[in-house]
Amino acid sequence: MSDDQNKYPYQPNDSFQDLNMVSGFWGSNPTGFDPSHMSFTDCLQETVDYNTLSRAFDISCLSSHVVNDPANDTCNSKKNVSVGEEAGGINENPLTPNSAELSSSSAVGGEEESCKSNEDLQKKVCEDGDEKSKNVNKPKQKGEKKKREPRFAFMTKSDIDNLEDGYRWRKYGQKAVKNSPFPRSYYRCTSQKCTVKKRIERSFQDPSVVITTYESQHNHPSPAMNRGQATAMLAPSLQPAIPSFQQDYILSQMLPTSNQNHPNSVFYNNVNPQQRLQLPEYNFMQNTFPSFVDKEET
DNA sequence: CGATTTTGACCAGCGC
DNA sequence: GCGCTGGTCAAAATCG
Repeated sequence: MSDDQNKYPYQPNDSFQDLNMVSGFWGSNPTGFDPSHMSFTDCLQETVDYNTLSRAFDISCLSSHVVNDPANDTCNSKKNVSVGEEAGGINENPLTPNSAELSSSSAVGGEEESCKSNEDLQKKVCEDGDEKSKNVNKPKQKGEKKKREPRFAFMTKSDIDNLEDGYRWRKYGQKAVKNSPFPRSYYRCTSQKCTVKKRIERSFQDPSVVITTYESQHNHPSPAMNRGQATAMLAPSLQPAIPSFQQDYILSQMLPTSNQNHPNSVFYNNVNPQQRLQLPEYNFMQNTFPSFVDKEET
């Protein structure tokens, strides 16, 4: 990899020609999928594979299990790297259950970035007083590197930068990106105590492609109840755990294919039929994607 | 008038 | 140490 490639993951040589949807991990994952050495086309083929996709959305954690995240230990020694380098593998277990416990630990890791010292903390009126006051009680050890929450990134062909995903976001920053004429926007979930962030940028190589990166997981239901109702009606326990764009995937199986007006239809309608066939069918009765669960249990 | 966006400043991490 | 870059803060502006 060249130096530029290390600094910026999306290179002119990467093929977007056939790209309709790409999803993938920044960081290693249990499936062994590692996009760091792959072209985007390869990523597409790999990530549309359902087992990877389902892990990305934490399908296996739809139950309310509370699991301590072993990555909290392994992550402390990780190198703080750019997105492209992260793909080489940092989190041993980047996808953890959606739970209050996770949320709490997430806040410690995520908010360290904004509360850089005790002095700052005393000066600053933090938005999430409860979460950040915890940081005061748990000052960062000397030499301790800040953790980075598990991330999930995907690309979508869309004219709209900020794709509707059912959650409410507040923009808190925008930065010019090296090697790209398009700025990167930073958003934070507006829900109190929710530490989820997302970044949105356009590919400089193909301006029609929007790159969205989610960090951490929501600890609350999507406020878009009108769109979540169909899912909640059939599988209430899914509501808090599944990103609404995945709900949209579920919804896409319920809705007639002729329904082109669904806000996030771009995610699915832009996937070519062959790739779409690789997507699994959701088992509403069991709240699971059977192929994934079966593979896990065997 | 509260919520949200804009935008320049600031800071941490990293490479040289 | 210095410069570069990504990420965040926070005051001001704008929106509904």
